[in-house]
Amino acid sequence: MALDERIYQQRREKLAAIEALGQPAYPYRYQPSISIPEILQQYGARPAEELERERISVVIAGRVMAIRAMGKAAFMQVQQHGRQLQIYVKKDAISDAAFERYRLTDIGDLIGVRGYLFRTRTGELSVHADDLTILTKALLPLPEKWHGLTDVELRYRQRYVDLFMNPEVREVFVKRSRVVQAFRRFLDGRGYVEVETPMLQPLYGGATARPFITHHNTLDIDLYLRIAPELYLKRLVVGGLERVYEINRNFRNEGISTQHNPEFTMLEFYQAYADYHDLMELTEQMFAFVAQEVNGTTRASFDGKDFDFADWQRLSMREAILKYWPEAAAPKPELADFADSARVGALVRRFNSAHSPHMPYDPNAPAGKTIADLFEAVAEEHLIQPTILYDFPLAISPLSKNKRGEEDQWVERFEVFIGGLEVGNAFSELNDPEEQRRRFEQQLRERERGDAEAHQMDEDYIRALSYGMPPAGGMGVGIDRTTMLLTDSRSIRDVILFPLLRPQKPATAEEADGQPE
RNA sequence: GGGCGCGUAGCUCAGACGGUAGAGCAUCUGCCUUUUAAGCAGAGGGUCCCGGGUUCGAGUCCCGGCGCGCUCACCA
Repeated sequence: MALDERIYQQRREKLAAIEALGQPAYPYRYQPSISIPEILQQYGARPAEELERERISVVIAGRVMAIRAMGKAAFMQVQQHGRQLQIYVKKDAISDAAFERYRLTDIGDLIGVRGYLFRTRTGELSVHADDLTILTKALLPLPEKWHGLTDVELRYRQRYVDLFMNPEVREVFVKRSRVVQAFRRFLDGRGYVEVETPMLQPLYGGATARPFITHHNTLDIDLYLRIAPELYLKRLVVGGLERVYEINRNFRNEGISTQHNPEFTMLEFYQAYADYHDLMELTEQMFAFVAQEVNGTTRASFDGKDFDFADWQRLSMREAILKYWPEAAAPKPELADFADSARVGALVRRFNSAHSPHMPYDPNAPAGKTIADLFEAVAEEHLIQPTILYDFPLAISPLSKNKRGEEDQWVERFEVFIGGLEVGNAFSELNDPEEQRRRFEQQLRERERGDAEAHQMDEDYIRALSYGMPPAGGMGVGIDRTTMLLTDSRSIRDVILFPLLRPQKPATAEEADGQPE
């Protein structure tokens, strides 16, 4: 018999023994008088004599993480909300039945303990037990007490174990909750209305990505899991919700990496009568606010790199390319070098001749797309300090307004880079329905050219714009990546509770047969 | 998808040259009424990721596959 099966059987037998003592195997409720973190906070500094004098009674509940048994007495570590408190069980101090229940307690069990606070000889704050109840028995053994659960795959697949074995993991997800709360508070305080828009969409849009496809049986239609809520949120702006936001999941059927999970959480918000300059101001305030709310400081460190959420630089895409142009590829480009495909192509060749690895280059791609690629190759990795990177090529921005007063190949769009991660994307929203139609048509031509991620035509969206959308600025913020920055988590999987993993193989070879490989 | 690495007890890990599979924690038994990874004595626990091959003999070598991590590509 395998060990875990044997332990499982042993513990079922203990469960039966508990019932034989007259206690239900799985009690329905328990009423702690105080939480373990509260005890530590309120009494952690109280001296032994004071505790002895006041004899403070508590009722606590939690998971047993360690047992140090000494025959007729024992110490146990009980954990709740990621914090541990020691309890002391002494045969003379509790009923025989309660002592018997202690004897049936295993590491991993959830127990309730009534007792009073005291300090041991070594000064550790502990609960001197008067009574002990097993609330739920753990039928499976816990990971090793010293190293805990470290196998990354097991941690993701069995996050429930990861969470109670690794307090720092718990802390990351508590912070993630505070990140979301902070964004909400920031926007709620400025009069934004939170909404929910469709996840199941007959047309997908609002981003460049390949979608997941699903099917509705009754309507007998294929639907797409949304890649972005953008086009629905702007319909709401048309409808008069002048400040609107959504924090929800997007789904993109693309690669998985330390920065990409197929489902991820995005904040998108739109503000009528604002342009991208207004959003730049808002962005700087918002990230500083969120960092302060979550970590109590705007300073942060990610992957060994320090930066400050309150200290921003603004660079245009073209400036960033000039600024970070490698010496080896001298001379630095001039603004005029971005003017047409031929000159941009020359830049790429100069960069590639001096730099390895080479950036990919498709001479048939629009110049704007190549410029954006050039930016990624030359500058992106240098953007550690919070940076607003503004003015994007029209070719990769089908939903942004043209840059006012400039040549028509640039739009009013910016992205936010922090710690080398792209965490935000914003623009002055295109609200001219006829121009929007031309942009979609251009996208369709890109699609025919082989770009599977190009936008689809969305006639209803154009109709909405035709009723008139006020001038507006809109922005998307990656919640997962923002959480990575604020918790120094290098992989997006460390900030997503259940990241997508390949399902484990069926247990038997029989089941495996007939599964197409 | 490419490259690199990892996969041995419930967990964390050792296993030179190919020669009967190991440790610590956890579990079980005995002792132990203020311990701190409690201690002492003993016991049980294995599909060495899967499938082939080489060999008298494979955890170890070879081939194929699976899973995971890192990285490059793609993307947010």
